[in-house]
Amino acid sequence: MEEHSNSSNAKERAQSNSSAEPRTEEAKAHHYDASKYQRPSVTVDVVIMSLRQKDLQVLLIKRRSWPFEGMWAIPGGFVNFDESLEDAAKRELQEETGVQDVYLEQLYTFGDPGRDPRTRVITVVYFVLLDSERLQVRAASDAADVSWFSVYDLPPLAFDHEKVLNYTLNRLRGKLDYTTIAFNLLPEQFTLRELQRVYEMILHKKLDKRNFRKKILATGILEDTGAKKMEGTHRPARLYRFNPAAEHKL
Amino acid sequence: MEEHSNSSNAKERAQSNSSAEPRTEEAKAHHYDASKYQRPSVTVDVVIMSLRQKDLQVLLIKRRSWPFEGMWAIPGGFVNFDESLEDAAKRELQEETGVQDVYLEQLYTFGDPGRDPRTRVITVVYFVLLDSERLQVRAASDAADVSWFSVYDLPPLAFDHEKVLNYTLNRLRGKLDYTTIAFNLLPEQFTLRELQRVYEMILHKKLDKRNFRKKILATGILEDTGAKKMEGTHRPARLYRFNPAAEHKL
DNA sequence: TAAATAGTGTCTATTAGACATTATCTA
DNA sequence: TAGATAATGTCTAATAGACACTATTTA
Repeated sequence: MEEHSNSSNAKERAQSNSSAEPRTEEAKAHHYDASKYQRPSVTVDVVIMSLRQKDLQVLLIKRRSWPFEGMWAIPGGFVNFDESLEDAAKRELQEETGVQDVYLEQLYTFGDPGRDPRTRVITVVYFVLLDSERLQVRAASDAADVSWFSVYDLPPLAFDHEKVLNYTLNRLRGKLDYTTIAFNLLPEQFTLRELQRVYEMILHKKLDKRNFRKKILATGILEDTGAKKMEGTHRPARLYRFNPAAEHKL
Repeated sequence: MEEHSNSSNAKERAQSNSSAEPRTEEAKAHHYDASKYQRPSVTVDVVIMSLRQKDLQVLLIKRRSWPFEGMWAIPGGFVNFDESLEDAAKRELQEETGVQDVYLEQLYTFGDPGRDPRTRVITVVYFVLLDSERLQVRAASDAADVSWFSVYDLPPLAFDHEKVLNYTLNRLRGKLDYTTIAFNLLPEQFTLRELQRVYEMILHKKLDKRNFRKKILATGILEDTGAKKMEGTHRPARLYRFNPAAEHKL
């Protein structure tokens, strides 16, 4: 389980921050010599997940330089000296997507020496769940080297970001039935079918419609908005809203 | 949620490692001025828990200097430049207790600026579960400023180590019924009553004897050693052993 | 034989899962 | 009225929890 700084922003700073790391294997020897005088760098990576095209997707960045040049990576960057870890994660998120006020959770800290060939890096990984509506607003800003991928159909990833994504998925799955974490992937109002799709995408398996609705409605965490969602040539679906007052019931 | 380095070992290095932090509030101003040239310190703290005197206890260290002088704290220290986080945690454990090969799990990383008045510190917290037998071996080595406390009867703690301990307890509770984490607090062979006590201490409530035994035995994770534990003037109890092959059944 | 803890079973309520039909809307 | 998705209930199996007595050992 490894990874490291990789947004364009982070890469720039990697150059200036550590007295210019040479991009050769000699870098390693250099650092070992100086190890007693050096401190590890601390970075924050942010796994940004959302629902796009009825798919659970993650935002990745294409690396433009060594190491892992040309491969896709989880966005991240250095933590400023006087900035909290969570603030650093929010800053990354803002830089990559422009959104704020989202669900943000610390996932795990990866710190094995040697996982980044440039220097010793300790990375605190956070993950973010974005609802699909906010995302549409920013869809246009996607650059060529930033792209969304289905979590179930990933390109080759830099560092061991594949493990980080698996770890994220497992965390999500584990929390699915005793928290309201899934609601963070939906806009304020949603249909039961949409909620079911979120569960199905995270668990990566089909759920029984009747049992799902029965169980969710029994908890009382949803309240009927009275509104209906009409789309296509069929019966419209009720729109529900999450009722935070009943969060404890899940 | 905060904390920081506090073993005697860590404290010594705190002096030499950060160009001698003055023990006054001026320290803060100094660091802010220099913030763009500085990196956070990275420390590892280790919550060491064990069963002692039929109680769930945690190992704490009395601080000998500012900040929080005289208060009790979770042991910890700096991460060496070429040492993994887990190795740093194991080293701390070894220094404090002399034991090795124990259950070790990363808990959470605390990194808010200002939680340590000396400098910016990012602390990765691990927790360790020790079985009671190993502990007895080392009981004699306890120094005056190292002591065990019941997790349900703690002294005033330095930093916000109280929150860290609560966090640890919650993690333990959460994992209790879908992992075999509790077994790490017991020696290789144990009676069902002893196992029940572990669950009761972690959950901090009484469990029904029949239901508990029924449930545990139904999983098949225990195997009867054939041996019995006789103590006191009453019927001896069967000794069981954890069967790792059946771990998935829990 | 008294004291102390080990060891055991039943009944009930709740929950999880399998499963198929009717309702309502638009084109 | 055809096509499409929404909405709904029953039965069964498994699980969780309440609850009290007998078994075995030593002093």
